[in-house]
Amino acid sequence: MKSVEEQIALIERGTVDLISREDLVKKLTRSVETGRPLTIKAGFDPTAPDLHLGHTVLLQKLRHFQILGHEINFLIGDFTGLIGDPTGKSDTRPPLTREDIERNAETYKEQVFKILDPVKTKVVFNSTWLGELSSYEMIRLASQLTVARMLERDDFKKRFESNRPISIHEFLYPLIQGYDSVAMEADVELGGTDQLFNLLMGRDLQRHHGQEPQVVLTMPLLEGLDGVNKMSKSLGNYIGISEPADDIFGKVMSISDELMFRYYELLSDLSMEEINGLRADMEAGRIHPKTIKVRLARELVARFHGVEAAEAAERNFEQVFRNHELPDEIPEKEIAGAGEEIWLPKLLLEAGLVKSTSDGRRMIKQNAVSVDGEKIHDVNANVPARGVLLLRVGKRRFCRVHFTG
RNA sequence: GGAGGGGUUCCCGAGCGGUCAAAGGGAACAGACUGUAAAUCUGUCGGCGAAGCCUUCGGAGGUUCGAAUCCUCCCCCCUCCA
Repeated sequence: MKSVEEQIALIERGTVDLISREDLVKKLTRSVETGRPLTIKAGFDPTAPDLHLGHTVLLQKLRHFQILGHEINFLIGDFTGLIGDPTGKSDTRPPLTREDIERNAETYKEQVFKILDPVKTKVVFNSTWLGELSSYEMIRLASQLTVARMLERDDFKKRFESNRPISIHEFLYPLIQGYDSVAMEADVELGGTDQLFNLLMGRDLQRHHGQEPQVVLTMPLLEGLDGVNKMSKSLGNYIGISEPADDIFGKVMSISDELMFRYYELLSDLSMEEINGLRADMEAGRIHPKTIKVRLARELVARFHGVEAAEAAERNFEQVFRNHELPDEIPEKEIAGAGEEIWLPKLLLEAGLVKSTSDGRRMIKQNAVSVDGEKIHDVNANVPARGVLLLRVGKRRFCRVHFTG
């Protein structure tokens, strides 16, 4: 087991809040002395089965704890999912059905184990203990906190002040999340910065129950591809971990140089020393930024699709974008009705490269279309409808059409 | 329950009888420049084999030579009062 100092260094990497460092030192010291790993808790609402890199920031931190030999408890909030977490939502979120939750939980696990070691990860469901809580115990639990304390939370306060509804059950959410920590006897709980309030609740309740309060650790919300907004599905600036290898590679390559180091810090398995080394080399002109970005893209693709896929994606990328060559794999399309000639915009439409003939005309006007490697500039162009044609629109849309019949 | 303000093309948002396929911004796409960087610049951004035609401005009717714009009914959002 590593020394306390070494462990702290890895744990602190990329974090926003660490409450408190002293508590963590105390717990780690004891752990090193007794050889007993810490119980690490991270809770997930089973609402978002499609994970993107933003979600993996937290998973990456869990992985750090795993590497250090601590016990990861991946808590699936099947019970709390029935309530609906109001965090970050201006309106009350509709509760999920039991079936939704079970299906989502399964999808969650599949994706999460691309990062975490399944053997060393304990998956727990909070319905295990919450389902058995009597209403008497529930109310007693609720007596340990005040409304004023609840209203400290920003989104509650805002809604209260603007006279928007807050259901009573929403107050129970942080309470229940805190109780999870009691039930699990968590030493450390991780969450996004938006979870800070709920995480601190765990400390309060643990004290009430005579336990040593958990260390609270929050991770930042990862910036999306635009480098400005949080990565989120609704903004469309995300990299989904289930996306094809080529797409992940391409998207990583499209981020700015500055953002690239942010991604390194929060997502890469490289140590901070290595990352800072790369940055220094780049600033001194010893290494090209692109090389560093390719390294990152390769690492991330390999994580979700394996090393081979990563190499293939890199090859593809270099071919298409640097050398302006064709990718290894080009979608094929059979088009019935071979004849004399076919109007190019129509052909592009049938090949699925444009969304209408108008769109096709536009692309031609913008010098984006080539047939068998030759640029076409005339929107009225006809091409022979025989044999095989290689169509290209823009830099990245390809199709090889075969005429049949 | 009472009073008022809205719903416009992917999003935000102007337009309030013809000059409107509808300003402006964002996103997106293409081109230039590149490292597919980012940034920047330029252009495109409903459909149709097209200098013309067709379908759009919450829904359904109506007024008018002509409606996103005016009227009627309906649906949905929001604000204030109770």
